[in-house]
Amino acid sequence: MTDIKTMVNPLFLREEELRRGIELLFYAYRDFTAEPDAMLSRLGLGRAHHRVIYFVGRHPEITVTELLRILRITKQSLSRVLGDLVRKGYIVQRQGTRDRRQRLLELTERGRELERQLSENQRRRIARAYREAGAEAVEGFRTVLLGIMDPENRQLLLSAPPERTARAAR
Amino acid sequence: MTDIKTMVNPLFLREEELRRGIELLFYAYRDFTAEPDAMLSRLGLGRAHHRVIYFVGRHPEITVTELLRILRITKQSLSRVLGDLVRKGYIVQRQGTRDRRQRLLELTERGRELERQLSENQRRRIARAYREAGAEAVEGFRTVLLGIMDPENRQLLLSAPPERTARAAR
DNA sequence: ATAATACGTCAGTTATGTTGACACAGTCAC
DNA sequence: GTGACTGTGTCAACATAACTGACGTATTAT
Repeated sequence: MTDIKTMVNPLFLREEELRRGIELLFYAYRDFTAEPDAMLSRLGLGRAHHRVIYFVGRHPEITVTELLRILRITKQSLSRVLGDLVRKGYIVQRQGTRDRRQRLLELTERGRELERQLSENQRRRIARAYREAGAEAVEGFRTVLLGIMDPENRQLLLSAPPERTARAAR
Repeated sequence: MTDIKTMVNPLFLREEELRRGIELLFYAYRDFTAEPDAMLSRLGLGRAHHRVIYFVGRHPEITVTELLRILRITKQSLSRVLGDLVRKGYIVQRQGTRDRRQRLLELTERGRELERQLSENQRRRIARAYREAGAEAVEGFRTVLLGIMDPENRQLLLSAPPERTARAAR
């Protein structure tokens, strides 16, 4: 019988490697969201508001349905958060012209300013990480994260320019 | 005056690049947690339970304080979740020998089985992404995620073997 | 002996999500 | 044009996972 202690076990190494990946994602995400969360709570807002502000800023004229598809929450959940943001003057809605049932969402100047402040820390983090890691590592980072996503969502991020991305999801 | 339309703006490209990073993290995390969440809800558990099960499995004999430091939640929040898991027989606590105030946490056989099931999908995702991306990309992925984390948390993941990691955090 | 730590618990609150039901306006297919 | 479907909003009730603040007990450290 082989001595189990001295045996190199590729399955174990593989498992350890995958677990490190799981943890890395957890810790990075935890630290990535901590600062914006703290800023938001001072304004009486939460992470959910940040997500809406972010994606409306990213996809101007996005519709409610498109936003729901990105966030993967119910319209009732979105409604509360979106209502807060409209009431506080961060977002405006106007009727769609192509389809008048749609409400096209856009940041106000005030909304853009908040978005800038909230994402600044996150952009700084990523910028620092990219700079320290180098271009090749950045490419690997992107490739692996895309690989972790559901396959059907990948194209949207790869090809389409950001303003059209959400729309193309239909 | 320079024609703004034909000018290549490195600041804009940089911003676009960073935003892609932010989104990639959001989408990957969203898809990464979706399946375990669905499994958990069938058992009357939530993502918070998964995190506890995961880290207790990862760091056997972890103490409550150490777990709190990883999760970054209050002990009152942890208490409810941990209580559920103990009551349902997924986790056992015993008194520490070195310090009898401590409660050392460990998965039961049942807990290990649940952990395995929950993380299976996540490990498969990461394994697939790693395989498709290649070793170099994996290295880049890890480097960038470490760079995104708060600097003071990096060592813990780099050097220490997993069972000691949490303990060393003190 | 006193202070600090590890853990637990009670009570109340907030943020963010869920289901289900219903309404209305506008678009599409026939 | 009528009927079906779609986009949006809203009401109500509920679940989960976090929070703050206060207090208690056992144990360890100074």
